[in-house]
Amino acid sequence: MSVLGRVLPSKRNAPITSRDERTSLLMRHLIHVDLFRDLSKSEMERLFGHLPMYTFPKDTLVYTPEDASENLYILKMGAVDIYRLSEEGKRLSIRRVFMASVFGEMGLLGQSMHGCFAETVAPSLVCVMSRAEMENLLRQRPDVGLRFFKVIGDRLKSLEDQLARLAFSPVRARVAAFLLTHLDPKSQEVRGFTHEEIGDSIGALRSTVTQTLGELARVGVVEVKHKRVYVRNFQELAVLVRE
Amino acid sequence: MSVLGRVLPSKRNAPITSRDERTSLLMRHLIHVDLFRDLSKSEMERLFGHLPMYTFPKDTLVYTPEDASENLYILKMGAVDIYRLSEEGKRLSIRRVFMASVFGEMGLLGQSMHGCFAETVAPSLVCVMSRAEMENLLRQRPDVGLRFFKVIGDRLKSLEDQLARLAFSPVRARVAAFLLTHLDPKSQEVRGFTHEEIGDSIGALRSTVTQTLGELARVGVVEVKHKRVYVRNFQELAVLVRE
DNA sequence: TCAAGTCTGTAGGCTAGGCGACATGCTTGC
DNA sequence: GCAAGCATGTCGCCTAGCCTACAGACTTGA
Repeated sequence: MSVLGRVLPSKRNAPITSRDERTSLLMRHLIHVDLFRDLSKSEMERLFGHLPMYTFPKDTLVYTPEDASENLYILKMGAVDIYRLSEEGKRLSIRRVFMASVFGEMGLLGQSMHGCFAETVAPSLVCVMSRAEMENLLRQRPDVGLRFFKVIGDRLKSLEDQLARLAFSPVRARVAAFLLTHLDPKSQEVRGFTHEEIGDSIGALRSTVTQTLGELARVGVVEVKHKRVYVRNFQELAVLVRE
Repeated sequence: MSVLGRVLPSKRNAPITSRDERTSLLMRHLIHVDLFRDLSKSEMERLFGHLPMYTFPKDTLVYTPEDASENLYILKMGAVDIYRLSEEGKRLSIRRVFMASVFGEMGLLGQSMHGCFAETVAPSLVCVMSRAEMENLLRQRPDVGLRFFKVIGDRLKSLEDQLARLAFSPVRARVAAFLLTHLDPKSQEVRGFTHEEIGDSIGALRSTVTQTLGELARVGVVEVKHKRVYVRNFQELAVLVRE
């Protein structure tokens, strides 16, 4: 837990624990964590009431590969990017975690963080559960375990999809897939990602992403704004994915 | 379960169930399945004694993506390749499962087979457990669940490794990594893979793999024989992986 | 032991996309 | 409202590795 809140070079100062903030209001967030759906409100109170909670500013490391922590992190608010760095420092984003979801499950599975960094991409509120506590919960409540299997199953599926696309599909298809999976159904747009971040997450160069988005825009499939992509032709995009 | 034992085009005939073969000898295989380490012999007898068991010849499909089966397959003997096919029919091997291991866990996790084929690469003996049975076991024995988490954790780690290498590393490094992870420590060799299979599993063309192995051989790092690669310089190979 | 089938070696053309470089456009904090 | 700092657009070069194609080597079954 030593690196909790480690600050990135040239970033603002570290977060602070806020144990007193643990009000029913914050508790309410847990209700939306699918993993704990089977638990009653009072059970949650009992299980999570005492857990340490941390607030992190944007662009702060929550854990690093060196971090041997075996924790489960429950993201109550904000967003976190899980990524690896190559030898030469290139980034590969494995996934982005949003509120009411968990991360760091690898620690729980006895895998350490196996090369992954977790970094906030927005101010975040994180609850930390130790491996021992989680194991305990899983022993008492196997139904929570079954939900957990579902969560990890999703990760597996998503990873296999990414792997297959990286192996088979050209950048254009990978960009299309990225847009579809990160599309906000209400606003019909993809927000919060720079071209560089898209590139990091599909294994492509920033300039190539810009180029590709430009092409898609020229064909009328999308409209590109600053840090924002509006999807105009859902159908065609779905076709491009299969390329 | 309808496709169990579906035969590949131009392959030998389908496998047959052999319910009577369920002797203590075959039961003995289960002891080596790490997943069930916590179960006593008598518990295994009770839990698995009645499970259907199938023998498959080489090159036979155990399941396909269309197969909606939600089973856990316990590989008692033989070897199975788990792979996907791209739109154009190119193969990507996700992993190879050997005896005393399980596959098809995605079905259990409620993911269907999400695009994966499972095909024997050697005559195999497979035991099938339904999702309901496995769920039941997990509810009764949370410790088995914890072992299962470990198994799935390994899958996650391996997939992330593969993803990162595919994104960052050139073919040479991926070949090196493949050799190291499939190296038989005793014989110092990698057996049972054609160059094509290696290519399918690292996302490269067969001829490129041959070419690369040739280079490695020229430098004295490996020695290439028919369907067999002897590793001569373990050290150097480990260095090449990090490229 | 031979023949068919599979696996391996090798070579040339070709292109997606990496890489670097620079210019312009947002946007945010002071 | 300005300036610094990101984010985006665009260009040209260049190489890894795809693709095709063919020839030689090994292995296996009849």
